Amino acid sequence: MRLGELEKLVLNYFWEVKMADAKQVYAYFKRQRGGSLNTIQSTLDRLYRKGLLKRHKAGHAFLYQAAKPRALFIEELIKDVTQDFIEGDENNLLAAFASMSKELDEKQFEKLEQMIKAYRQANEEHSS
Amino acid sequence: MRLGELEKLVLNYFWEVKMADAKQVYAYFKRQRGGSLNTIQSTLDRLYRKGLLKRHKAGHAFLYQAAKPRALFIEELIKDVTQDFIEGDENNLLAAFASMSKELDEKQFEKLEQMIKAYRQANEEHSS
DNA sequence: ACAAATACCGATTGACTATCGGTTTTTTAT
DNA sequence: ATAAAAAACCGATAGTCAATCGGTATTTGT
Repeated sequence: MRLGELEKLVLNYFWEVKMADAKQVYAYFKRQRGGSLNTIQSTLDRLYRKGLLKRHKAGHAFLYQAAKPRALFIEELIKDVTQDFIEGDENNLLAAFASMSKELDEKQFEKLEQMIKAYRQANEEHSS
Repeated sequence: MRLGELEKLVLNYFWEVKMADAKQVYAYFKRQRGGSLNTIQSTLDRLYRKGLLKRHKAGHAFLYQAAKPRALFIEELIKDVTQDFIEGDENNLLAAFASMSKELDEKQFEKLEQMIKAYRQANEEHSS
């Protein structure tokens, strides 16, 4: 799934501003990049059709909002872009992680270990 | 950086087959998807210009090879696709981890912890 | 120097984002 | 209920980029 520049900006906007109609989005982007209301509208519609925004009629206008939390979106994005290069075993994912870890510092390692702990507990399968 | 279907296939090919010229690549893809030698050549050239393949003249033809190991490439891919949605630095990696952790099992968690341990030791700064 | 192999150039097609004018539909106020 | 206003919807255009391949220019080995 390809995302254009404006689409990315608008998505980020909706993780800040939980809910807005086209006019509000337009008001926000008008100063920082110009463009017309129609451009915003068609971008909102495109994001809606891609399943990245939800919407419902409220009064005259559609009210849009992010369809999924940012973290989930990023997760799917990573999976999407990655899947063509990872066959079967997830060890490659681990390898990818390993090569990222060059930039981690001690504090981040600790955070990571805590995450591992948290995931373990969440998925714990008790046999007792 | 956008990658087309054929480009992805060819990249994967070069992580299997360390080195090949256009003709060899063409021979490989001819059965599995048809197309002409020229198509392969221009794809190789595009990947070369994108910095994803290296090449050098050997006899009459260019010999191509992957410019970076797969894990590094995947890492950069993730960073690239992710950066427009992540402000600040550290959250980046944590988000990447979060995206993976759902598919990891206990065995892989252990592997991951070992990796962390290994990196810690490798980068240990002794003050004594 | 010549012939074959290969690289290089250019054109075309197809997808898709950004952009916006114009028309239709919906809503609200009178 | 009707008119005016607001918004959605439609369609067209431009720009980018991958895929494709024919044709031409180079390069190389004999």
